[in-house]
Amino acid sequence: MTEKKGTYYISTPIYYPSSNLHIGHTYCTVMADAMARFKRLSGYDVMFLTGTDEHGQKIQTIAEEKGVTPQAYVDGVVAGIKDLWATMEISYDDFIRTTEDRHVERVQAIFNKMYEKGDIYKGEYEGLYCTPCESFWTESQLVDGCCPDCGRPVQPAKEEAYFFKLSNYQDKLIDLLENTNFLEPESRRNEMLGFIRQGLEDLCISRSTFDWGIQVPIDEKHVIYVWLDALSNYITALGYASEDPSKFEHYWPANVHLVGKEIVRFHSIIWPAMLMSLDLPLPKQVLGHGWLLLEGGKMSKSKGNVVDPVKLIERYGIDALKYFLLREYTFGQDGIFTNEVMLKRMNYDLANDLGNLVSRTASMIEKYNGGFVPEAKTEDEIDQDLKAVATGAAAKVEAQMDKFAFNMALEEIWVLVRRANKYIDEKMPWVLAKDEAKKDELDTCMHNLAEAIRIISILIYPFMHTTSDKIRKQMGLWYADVVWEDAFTFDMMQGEQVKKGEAIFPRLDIEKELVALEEMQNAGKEPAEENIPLELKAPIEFDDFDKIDLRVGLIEKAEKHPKADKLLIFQVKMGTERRQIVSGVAEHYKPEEMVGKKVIVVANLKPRKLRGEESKGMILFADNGEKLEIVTTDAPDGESVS
RNA sequence: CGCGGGGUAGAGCAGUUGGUAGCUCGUCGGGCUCAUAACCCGGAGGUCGCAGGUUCAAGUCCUGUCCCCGCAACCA
Repeated sequence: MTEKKGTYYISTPIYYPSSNLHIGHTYCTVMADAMARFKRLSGYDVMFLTGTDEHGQKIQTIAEEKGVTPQAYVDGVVAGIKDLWATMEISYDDFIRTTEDRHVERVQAIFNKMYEKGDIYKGEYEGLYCTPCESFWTESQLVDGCCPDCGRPVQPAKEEAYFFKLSNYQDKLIDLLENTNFLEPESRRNEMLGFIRQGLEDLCISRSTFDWGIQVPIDEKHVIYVWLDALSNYITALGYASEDPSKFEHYWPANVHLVGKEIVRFHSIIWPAMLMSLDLPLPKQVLGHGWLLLEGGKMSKSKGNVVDPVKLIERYGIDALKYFLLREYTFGQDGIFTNEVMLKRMNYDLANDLGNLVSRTASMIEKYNGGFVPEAKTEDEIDQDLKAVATGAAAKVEAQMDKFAFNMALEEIWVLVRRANKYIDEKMPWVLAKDEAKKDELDTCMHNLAEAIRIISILIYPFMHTTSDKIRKQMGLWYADVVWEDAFTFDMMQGEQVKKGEAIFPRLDIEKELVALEEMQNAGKEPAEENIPLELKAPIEFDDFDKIDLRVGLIEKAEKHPKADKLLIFQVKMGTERRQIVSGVAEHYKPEEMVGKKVIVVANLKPRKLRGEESKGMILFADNGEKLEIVTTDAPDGESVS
């Protein structure tokens, strides 16, 4: 290894172990791992942190449903997560769990410091409360104005809580985002600036309605609410506020917090404000990456359409999956995940281009030179060009990695892979081999190909280290460590014994694989044809049901709500009566599609104004969690439904 | 309605400070046989959402407009 270039501290978010992780979490972790490996290889003293955020009401509720303690529940899920990272050979240096003593006591110390500074005060949290669920909800979380968990109405309520004076730091935060590249990409920065300028409220940092959390050190009735607890992991893992802060002093401030776009706000507003309160240096950068979407929308656990990374790894190997994730998507932007795109990447880039290059080179060196890498003896323009591309690639990869452009970094490497393939066609070694007089040229050709592949094996190491090892083994390079600087130099090989082995990436039959993946993914979704009880809301009495008056209504007119994107305004005829009903279905239906439909209306629902328009009643829709489907009937309008 | 992002070849995307519109896949044609039916070369295909404006010059800057998509205080 070369001389140390200093420290490099990179983190992933700590994941919430409410269930197993999916390909999206894998994506984020794979990026962090590639960067950590790249920085280590180029001489940095790297600290790569990941972990799990294990507190909160949701975990407590799930554990209660399963009849286990929250700790037992998270222990199980976290073991699975660690297994996944082990399978993927994620090279994290530390894994922090927020339930570990080291984290708990340091978070309490952090709370105390902020309290002593005068940045924490006791106040009242006002929100919308669902009594049966014992939960507070924000306006935006509500579904049809009711509790998103149980569907029952919520009431405004207050509870005693501790607050962090986030508002004190508003100006400093604006300055930070406006005048530095603390947050990237820029689009997220603009979004956050807009958000801050709307005015920051103080942040509620404690709860007393559940107890699965870190106790507030000065008040045993309260537990610390998510963000103060979770964000602190980046420093508690280093031993901040402990008896041994040496790691903290060594690695802090972090170079990069890699986060998903949905938690950019917390990392670019709350986290720096917390650090300002603690008088600590800020991380150099927060990078918000995009999401992997599925055709038709977001991946969601409730929808059952999550892509399970374990299955893909079992079938295609970790390197193929990592390559696909890093090569296909642009950092910071959303991307669409499909099996077909993945399989094509694996086949075209890995099997056809890289795998085949190694394969054809190895077999030629075996055939034409007894399996030994010869020395170069001649040089023409074609050789020079290959050399230039090969020795110039590392610098280009570095430049792209500086921008977290993993896809472009890999593209740069593949420029070399393609150049090498082209080199073979230009040189036509099978022709040279037939002419004794061309032996020197043939040797040069074999040597240069071996060199190009050696350099490729170094360049891909941060992204696909097992493939790098496989290639180096076939090329007779097992004796040498992978050293980044060696990618800048040509003519390092001579006499290595090449031995063609198994195909590094066997070619896939895409049609067959598509079918197989489809079956696999469906199998996960519908476990056979068993009779599995649905998850239902709490049972109700017949009398409760009888209070609801359902009627058939004919939609006579439909239009968009002038002041709301998601709402449609309907004029509905029910027998003798006509009335206006507003529904939040504009994302799913166009007004003209709705006219003439006979629907079922909750007719005795108390009238309510939605964005200024009165709504008398509610139209029933079927809801799969993602899309609403109209429920229609042929019965005459006005008739009651029971 | 508020804030933010985007509309570029059949599909998916790149396009830095304005200067001949690029990449991958697909498609059509050709070459090669070392190799994993892989590899290499060439062609076709775009009035850069629409309408104005600034400029010698606009995908790029300005104005207006249409359409998609995010965010709106716990989804990687």
